[in-house]
Amino acid sequence: MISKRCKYAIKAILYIARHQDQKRPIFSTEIAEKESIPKKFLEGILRDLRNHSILISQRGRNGGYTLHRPTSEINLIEIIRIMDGPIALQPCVSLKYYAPCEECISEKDCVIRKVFIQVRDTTLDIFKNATIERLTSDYGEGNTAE
Amino acid sequence: MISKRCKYAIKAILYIARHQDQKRPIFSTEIAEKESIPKKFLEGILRDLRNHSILISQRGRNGGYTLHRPTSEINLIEIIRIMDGPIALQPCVSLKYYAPCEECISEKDCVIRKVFIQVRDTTLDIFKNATIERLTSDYGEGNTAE
DNA sequence: TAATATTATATCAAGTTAGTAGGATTAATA
DNA sequence: TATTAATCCTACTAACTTGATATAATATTA
Ligand code: FES
Ligand code: FES
Repeated sequence: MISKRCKYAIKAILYIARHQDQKRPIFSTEIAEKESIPKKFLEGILRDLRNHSILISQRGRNGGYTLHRPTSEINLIEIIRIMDGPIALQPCVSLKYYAPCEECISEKDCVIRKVFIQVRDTTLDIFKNATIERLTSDYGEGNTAE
Repeated sequence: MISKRCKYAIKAILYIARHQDQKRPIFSTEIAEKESIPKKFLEGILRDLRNHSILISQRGRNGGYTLHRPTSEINLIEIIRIMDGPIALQPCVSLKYYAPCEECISEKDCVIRKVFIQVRDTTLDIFKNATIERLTSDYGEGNTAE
């Protein structure tokens, strides 16, 4: 399961993306209220996203948050990895957080590893295409034809 | 990530499957030693699998565990669901453990839900084909052609 | 300089995970 | 029938994770 922290992050980024045309930073207070996210909890999340170059923060009076990159260059893979860590279901098949499986003797002979590699690849493929741009464009609504 | 409990379950079932030709129940002690699983911890897992009709247990002196069904009728979906619960990454897209998303107002208008449905479907498809029969048959080794 | 925003650190309750302990129950066999 | 050897059951624990809250410091600007 995706954590609430991660889901809040996605919703916050989507909110900022939808309101970035206003050419001003968005307050954490505004996001917290509109998206029903506990304010202090959200602040930590936004700081984390800034530390990973997803957001830019502006301190002081008229401060707030803006996107660090175009919406087409932020996807769900990156957000999930920042907030929840590995997407893979086994340590040994994680690309960004690899660790050997303690319970398995040999990766080469492991019969279940192949299955988890398949799951990882299809999952990453879907999340890679899920950019903030596509998520906000309503493009996915129904099929293209008909 | 898949829990250790779940991984132990998979390994235990695979072990029983590989040794079931001996026409005798397999002891938990044997599985624990050969697969390096803490014995008492394993006992709880095996009991759980029995309660969910994956294994049959025989009590008393020459007791032990056997598979409740042919290996072709046990797949990773079922095992993971028993041990770890939902496979889906959001409550609202889980088939067996559905719950509404607290953070989302409307499932219909939720832009990220569609993505998680895709992930769920491809993941379930892969795990459904990962039966104990196929995992033990070395069939997945390399490609069929070439 | 006052107001308002982010930043930072510490803390906390509840839940989950991975295991351990100790014994009760059941069944074969000597 | 007593012993042995297996599963079964309940309770407990330490460490970690999750979802938050509290308090105060720092930066910007009107
Ligand atoms: S080596 Fe990672 S699942 Fe076996
Ligand atoms: S309704 Fe479940 S992800 Fe939005």
